Amino acid sequence: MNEQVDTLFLGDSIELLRSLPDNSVDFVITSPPYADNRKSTYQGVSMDQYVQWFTPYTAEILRVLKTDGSFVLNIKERAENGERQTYVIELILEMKRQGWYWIEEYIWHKKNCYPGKWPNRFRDAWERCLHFAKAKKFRMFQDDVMVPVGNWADSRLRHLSDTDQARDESRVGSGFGKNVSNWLDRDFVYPTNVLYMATESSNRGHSASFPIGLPTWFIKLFTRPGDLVLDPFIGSGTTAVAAIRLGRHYLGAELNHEYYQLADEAISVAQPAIEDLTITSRSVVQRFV
Amino acid sequence: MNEQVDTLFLGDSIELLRSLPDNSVDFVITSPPYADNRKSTYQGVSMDQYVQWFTPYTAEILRVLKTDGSFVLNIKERAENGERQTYVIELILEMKRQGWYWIEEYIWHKKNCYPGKWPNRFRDAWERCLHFAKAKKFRMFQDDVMVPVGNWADSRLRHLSDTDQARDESRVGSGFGKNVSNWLDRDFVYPTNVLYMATESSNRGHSASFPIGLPTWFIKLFTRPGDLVLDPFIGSGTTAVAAIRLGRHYLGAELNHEYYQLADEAISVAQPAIEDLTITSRSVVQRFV
DNA sequence: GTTCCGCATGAATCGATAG
DNA sequence: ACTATCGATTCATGCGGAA
Repeated sequence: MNEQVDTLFLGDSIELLRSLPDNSVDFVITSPPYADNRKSTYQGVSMDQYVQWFTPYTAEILRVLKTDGSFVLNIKERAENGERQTYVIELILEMKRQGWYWIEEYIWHKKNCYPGKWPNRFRDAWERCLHFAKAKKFRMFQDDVMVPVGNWADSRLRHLSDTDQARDESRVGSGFGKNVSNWLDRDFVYPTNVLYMATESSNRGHSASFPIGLPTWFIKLFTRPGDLVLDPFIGSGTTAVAAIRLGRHYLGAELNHEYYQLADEAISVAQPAIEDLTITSRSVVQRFV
Repeated sequence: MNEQVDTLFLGDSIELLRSLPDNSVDFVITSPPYADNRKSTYQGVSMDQYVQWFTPYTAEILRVLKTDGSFVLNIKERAENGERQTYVIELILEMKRQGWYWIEEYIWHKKNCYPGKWPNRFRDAWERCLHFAKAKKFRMFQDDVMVPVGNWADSRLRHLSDTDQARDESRVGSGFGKNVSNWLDRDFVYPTNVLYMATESSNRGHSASFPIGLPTWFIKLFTRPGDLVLDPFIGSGTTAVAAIRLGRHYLGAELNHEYYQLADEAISVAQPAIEDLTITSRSVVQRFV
């Protein structure tokens, strides 16, 4: 294990990446700064230069990733001047030219997305979680992200009124109520490639780009305890906290000093969890009129 | 209105399209045959030729579509040999070169997709609904697809304890306590770009393209009664039935004789609905442990 | 100590206005 | 014509003060 492990790097992650040996990282997950026209934005990168800006990072990630490792990229293209931009799909094509395999596209279906109304589109409630790998054979621990449910929720909740449903949900969702025991003896099933979870709290100063449930889910899916997880754009430290809680090592980089400090604080109070409870892919159902 | 309206065409839709005048169709929605390597499949087109095969159709659709019309393309790339294929995103880029505007990517999140798994991926629970337009100004009737306020039940009732809820309910007698009355005037909200609806059970072994709720939703969003809706790969007639029920005119083409007859039968029994019932974008949620 | 309600706040986008 | 800035719009969520 590299001695740099479990540290935050303040600066451009390209430097951190170049300092790492080949095939040394088990898993990479990140949510890079999204393309933006406003120059003043945090690490804002203009849309027409996005692929060109980002591919040096993906080239280094490809080098440092272990042969059986995975890279999950959380990203979503902006709508600008009435059109959805194309830099993300162009990035996929370019990364394949670099040698990446585009294994899958998971969808993060956002429970609470940004409000607003426009004449030509609705609120954007989803983001891409692109799964790339260095080889077609990669490590994937599907049993570790199984979800309780399916038939139980379907058949049971179908007969509940809305209030009953809400009440039941609150019991389960709010944590660790006694209802959890009801779930434990139910069958667990494999999830789908759609993850349904809320964005994270907005009141705490800086908000994380993705909710901690997102890196948690993928870390469980693609690594084992003791593995090394890298996030080259770690922001407020969400990925590192998820890794710590799951007993994995982390490595992160952050260019912005303010975010670096936030991440540092978040990491300093993070503890491995005895048992982690993660929001995972969805299953229960709403029928409207 | 063209005299061909409200008819099915048996044959390659490129012929039907070429017979139509410029700017004569209000809305096009289709789910074309997916790329497939197996020759025996219904209209199977091999993946490496998919863009080349499909763009002549999109060129004609661009021509016959009215200037303020829309085109919704329901499609999902297959995973083949361990990788997600790229022909769909290449198609987007090519259609933009043809002159299309890529307005938005809606996600059809499949409701009753039973969990399953392969060694390297989970069950695919979503498909793309790509929204293209001929101009940046197009007709869109957002109020016609508003949904019951999604989460009022779980957002406010969530925090009520069982006893309090019982007390409130008994006090008012029916429905929810008056403390919820604030929310009663917010009955409907605008949906998001994620449509959460069930797949339809395909009988007789025919691959059902999309559930009728899908074209129904988009037809309501992009057309008015009396408008003309075109589906160049109409399959078992779902788009036509949706159009009829909504009081729109239809025009469809189908190459396969068996499907043509299925569509013909379905259309013959379809009636305009007094009030249509549509499954719309999702709202209630289940959280797991 | 609980429960309830007001309020601020988001990885947003568009159109209008100003330079 | 093209860029930069600002206001309007909208809704799920969590926090904190009040009951």
